[in-house]
Amino acid sequence: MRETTGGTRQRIQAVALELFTEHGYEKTSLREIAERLGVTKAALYYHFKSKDEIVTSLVDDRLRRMDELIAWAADQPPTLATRRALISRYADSMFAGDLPQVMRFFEQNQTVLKSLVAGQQMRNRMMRLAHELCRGDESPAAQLRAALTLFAVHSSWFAVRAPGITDDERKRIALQVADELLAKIGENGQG
Amino acid sequence: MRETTGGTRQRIQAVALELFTEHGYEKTSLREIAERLGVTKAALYYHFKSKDEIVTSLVDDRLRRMDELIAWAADQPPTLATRRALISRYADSMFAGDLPQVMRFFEQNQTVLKSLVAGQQMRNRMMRLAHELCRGDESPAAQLRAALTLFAVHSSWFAVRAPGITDDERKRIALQVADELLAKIGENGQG
DNA sequence: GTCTATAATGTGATAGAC
DNA sequence: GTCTATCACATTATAGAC
Repeated sequence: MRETTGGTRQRIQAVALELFTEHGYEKTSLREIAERLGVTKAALYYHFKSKDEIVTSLVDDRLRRMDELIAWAADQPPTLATRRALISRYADSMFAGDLPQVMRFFEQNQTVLKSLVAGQQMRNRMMRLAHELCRGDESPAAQLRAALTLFAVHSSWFAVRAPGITDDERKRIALQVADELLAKIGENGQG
Repeated sequence: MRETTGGTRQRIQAVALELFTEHGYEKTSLREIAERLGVTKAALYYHFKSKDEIVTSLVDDRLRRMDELIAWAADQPPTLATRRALISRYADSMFAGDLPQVMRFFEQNQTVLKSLVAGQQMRNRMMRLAHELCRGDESPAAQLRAALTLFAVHSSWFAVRAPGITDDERKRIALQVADELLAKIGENGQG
């Protein structure tokens, strides 16, 4: 619709994401990306005006979804049911398409991504999401539990080593553990 | 004892760790480290024979402590009491000296550190530690809970935003949440 | 133990032909 | 839409003076 390219832009994104995730953003050079695609660096610069614009293009769609999610949550009452629905929706969007890999890339390159606008935006959205997850209980323990809930969804991809496990099972387990953590938010007594 | 230097080696380590953590390993140049110390790059090469040897020197002491911890755990019975003692000891060593910063550096630069021996070793120790934390219950949920337990200790440093909170309080909260997660390991019925 | 100087290489990015 | 050629610069690392 908007490009006459035969998917070259998408192929660049796919290869870049793979290399960024595998070797890190800084360590992956444009030459490496171009070589793997069988094109030249100049070809890359036709589609993206800089290296970090590739990251931006990768993250943009994810950012939109997170914004929708945060806006939705802000409109709900701060109850356990809302928190559970929020993490469930988040998991749904995490386990779709290549977004898990985008999140893995983001999580394992946080320091470097601090200097990129796209990285700062992702960071900001994660913090706001965590904030929504413990709305009504700003105690330190609640904040920690909220953060762990998000991490549970992310890490179910690599922390769980089981032969033949399906994506749906990973998601189910992540949500099970997340629900237990969320249930403790709002119980203001500690200990 | 082994160096006649007036702590230059230590000063290099301190500045390198700070910059690696702040900007990332790849993005931090030796020139930058040398400049901040008021010496030249060549001076760095007198103390460390390469850039990644600085990382090695930073991680070595941490690796030793983790090895001790893993060996200790392997000698204990696989009970809840052992798991709790293990995470408590881990937290103690985490909250001492500049080790928290080393762990933060490690966690936020994982992808890049994969290509460094020191990084692979740290990764290996973390996995073994997680394994010890769920020994006797290798179910996916248990694996996830064990990983989250470690992350609870690490993330209590940045996930909890509270004015004037002390290190001891952070540790206490991390262990409280960790204990709850560990208590669910070994209950083989899954809700 | 720290310096100057420099080698050798790789990087992101641009200009302009086709 | 992709190419060749090249720029300007930063990088790790080394050699050798002091």
